Amino acid sequence: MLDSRFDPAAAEPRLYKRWEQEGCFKPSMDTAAEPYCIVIPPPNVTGVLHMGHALNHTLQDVLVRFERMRGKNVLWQPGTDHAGIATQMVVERELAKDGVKRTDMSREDFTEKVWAWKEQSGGKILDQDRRLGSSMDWSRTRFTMGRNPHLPADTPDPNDDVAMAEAVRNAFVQLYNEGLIYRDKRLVNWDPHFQTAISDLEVENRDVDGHMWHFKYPLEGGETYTYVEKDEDGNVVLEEERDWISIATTRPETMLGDGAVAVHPDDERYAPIVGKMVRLPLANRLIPIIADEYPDPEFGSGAVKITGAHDFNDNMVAKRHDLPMLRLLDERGAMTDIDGSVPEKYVGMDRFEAREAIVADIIALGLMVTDTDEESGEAVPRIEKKKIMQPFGDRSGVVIEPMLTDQWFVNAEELSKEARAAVADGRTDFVPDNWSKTYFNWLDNIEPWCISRQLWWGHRIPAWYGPDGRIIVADNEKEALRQAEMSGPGSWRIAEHEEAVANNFVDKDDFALLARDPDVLDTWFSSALWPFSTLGWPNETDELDMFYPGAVLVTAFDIIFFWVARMMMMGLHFTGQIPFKHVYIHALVLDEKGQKMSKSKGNAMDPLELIDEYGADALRFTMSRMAGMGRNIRLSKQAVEGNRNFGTKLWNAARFCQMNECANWDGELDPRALKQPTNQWIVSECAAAFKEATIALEAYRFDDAAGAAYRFTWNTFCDWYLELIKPLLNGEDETAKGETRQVAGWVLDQTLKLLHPFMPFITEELWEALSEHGPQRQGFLMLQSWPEFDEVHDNPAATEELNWVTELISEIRSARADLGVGAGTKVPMTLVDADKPTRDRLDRHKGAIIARARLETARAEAEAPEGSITTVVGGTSVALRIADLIDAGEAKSRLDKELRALDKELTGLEKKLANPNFVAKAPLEVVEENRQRVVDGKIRVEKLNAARAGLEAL
RNA sequence: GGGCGGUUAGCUCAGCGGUAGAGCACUACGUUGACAUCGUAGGGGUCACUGGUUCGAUCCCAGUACCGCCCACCA
Repeated sequence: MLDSRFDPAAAEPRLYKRWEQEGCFKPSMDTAAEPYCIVIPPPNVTGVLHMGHALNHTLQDVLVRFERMRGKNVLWQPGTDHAGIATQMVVERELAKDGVKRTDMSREDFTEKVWAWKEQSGGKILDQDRRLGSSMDWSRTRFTMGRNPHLPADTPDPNDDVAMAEAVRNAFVQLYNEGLIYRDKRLVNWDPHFQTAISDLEVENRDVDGHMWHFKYPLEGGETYTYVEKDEDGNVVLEEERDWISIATTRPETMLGDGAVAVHPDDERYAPIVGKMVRLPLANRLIPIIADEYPDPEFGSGAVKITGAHDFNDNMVAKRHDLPMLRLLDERGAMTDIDGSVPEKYVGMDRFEAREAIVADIIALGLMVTDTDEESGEAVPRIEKKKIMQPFGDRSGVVIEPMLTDQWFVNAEELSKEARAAVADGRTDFVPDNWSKTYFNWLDNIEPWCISRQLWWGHRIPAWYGPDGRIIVADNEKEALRQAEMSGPGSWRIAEHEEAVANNFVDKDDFALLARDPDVLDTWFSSALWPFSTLGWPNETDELDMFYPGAVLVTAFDIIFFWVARMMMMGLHFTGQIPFKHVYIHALVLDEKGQKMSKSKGNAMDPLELIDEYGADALRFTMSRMAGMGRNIRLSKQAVEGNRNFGTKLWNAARFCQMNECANWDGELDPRALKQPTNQWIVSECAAAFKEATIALEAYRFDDAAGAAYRFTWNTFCDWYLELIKPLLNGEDETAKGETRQVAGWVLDQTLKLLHPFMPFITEELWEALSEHGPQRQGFLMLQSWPEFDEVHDNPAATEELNWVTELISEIRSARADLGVGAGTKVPMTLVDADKPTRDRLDRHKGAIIARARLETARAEAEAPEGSITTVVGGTSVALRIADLIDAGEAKSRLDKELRALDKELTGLEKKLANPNFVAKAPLEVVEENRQRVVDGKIRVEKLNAARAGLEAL
């Protein structure tokens, strides 16, 4: 006998272990079954399971379990991402606890530490996934960095059976040889904290409080001009002789690198001085005033200082006008005189320190534009407070500097063409479809992708430099040397010291040998290869053959650019095929107040805590039911609790079946052989629920699928069916009893299957617990087949009949409650003037109706007994003789209330039907439906009036 | 500045050209042997606003307001 409740804490780990041990999660490599593959978005190896993962993994597991039951050969590919910056940060923090800095150690030593950390503390999330019930094939777990090089050669590495690192090198070399990867000196986003370039996507623009300073740049040679400012109507509002030009800046410290002052060519104010020179204060250089379309005459003074090396806009202007691009900052964001433009006093100052110093010096020189203070009449420097957009590193949180450096780039524009086409022509589609707009929008404006990072943790770029400036890209050192020798004079050796390498900040003349590029690749470069690198690419493996392309990618919208688009690019480029057929974009998980969960806000819910408290099934089912097409999910504990209760309901339904010998069925169920309408009906309803859930899952409507399963289980199976069959089970008719037991057992089994993808643990536990009662319950539930239903299971007549029964019972209950007839009071009920089929129905379901509606008697007569009130169910008048049980006045007022409501409804309907346009243009069935409603309503009015008259007579 | 989305019951959200739905919360009644992690019933909504299309609009179209999110180079 089942316990009175399910114990998730005990059952879940036990069941999971058994599934895993029995190899339930592994696909077959030798089958004709249709393959179905989902690759997991690899979580950061540093990560722990948070709500976002819980949702993401739940949805994938629902799909995977569903398709597995449908007979597909399923691979759910797990793994983790090495997460360059994030992991380096974590390990650096660990080291800092012991007072050790990364820079105190060698690169080799540091990466060894990272590997050691990864082996020990990394990848926790994969263990946590087991708690959730994720049915991934753990034997194929991959890591984007591949094998740990610090393991002894004879030690197997779980990630060693495919060459993840080889895939990355291979991809890089191929793209380089095709000209799609190149080295270039460009303005990139520089993170002064991590001292590395980052991609545009890793920059977060935030609105912050800033200032705008107005400087005077003096014209050279004592030149003057008449500055005239007009208002909108062309009236002169200011006219004065000036020997300076006003520029406005939010970043005063960059002025030292100015290459020009730009004004709009149509700006009449500055027309007289275009082409003249100004003497740049503090730097004491001469720079020209140039005309360019970029400055907006309406903004600031209309004149813009151009700092080509430290601003993306200015950089474009500088390129157009061939202006010098002078670097002012070093890799830490401190002033440096690398290009001879920074006076000694500022060298070494941090950028923010330098800002203050420069502003102070400009004020001291009297080169700040001033305004007159209205109260004191004194001149005050013009410093406006202003909201400005400032770029921050999404990992470091420090202000990003645009920096002119040598980096590696991917020609994303070229690769994006096919990626765009594949979605445009439907080879891959987004679900919901509107995300494809976002995707296109980004691809259409794509910039070169900076893939080099000045970090130590990551895939080292397979490029070597010679002292003559040559670049050799090769799969390995040996190959690099071979290429060097083939192409140039002398013999070559690999440089032993990285310090001699050609990097952005090192003089190239230091080259003595062939030196490897010290940089590593952007983490997303290897992630972009994930759908096929995990399957063994570039080798031609059976796995690749069988499981690529994947069926669907399940992810949140925040990584469409980072990851989805790049997988599309790389997948199409390297395999010629799309990496997945569908991209299902799910919501983000928010807290109850609709805020993004984060540790810093303290509103993060821990999925593991919820699992501890309510069980994994409850959490999974909650996630599934809430996974609509919307953009976010607001999760509350209450919701999880409610779904835990649903599990309990299911558990008790099974318990009831077991207690009533309703779990002991075996063999096949032939719906056509059933005699009892109640049984025919539940089979039909069960089939309908499966169809609804199946269609919904095929369309990634997890909420609809889970909802259909929920409603069937609770509202149909438990609330109605199990209640309706109780009289049957207690009755004398052994044939009916036997049939009912069979059907109840069958429906229970189907329910377990239906719910299994969502609630794998409780369903598996019940399946196992009930296995002693039915020989069909062999093996794991998770390996059973998803039932297919056809017309044989549909039974419209039984459905109609049971709808009548349930409606009748509900109607009577409702009337009783309204009239204050307590549940303990049995009431006589009469079907008034019912036809033969209806009388037969009453006979067939008499026991159930009496029991469920708490009746004294249920019979059919020609007329309503005195003291009855009447209601109508399915065209039949139902009279409840309750006059002596209730307050007649109360009953009358209830009837009156109903009559008023009916009257209102009928008036509306008649008005509608009187409209010739409605009758002419509305679909026939709609008109008919309305007519029928009027007819029914009128009959009902009559009966209610009769009942009222009966009450009057009392 | 561009783009996307939202506004429906107290809360969280479905829905969608033809009588407004669910879950939770609330109210009343109920412990009838599967289940109080429960059952039965009930109250509660000008479907943001303004126009338009339509026989008919919560739904389609246009605009307005407010709220989110993403992208963007206004010094």
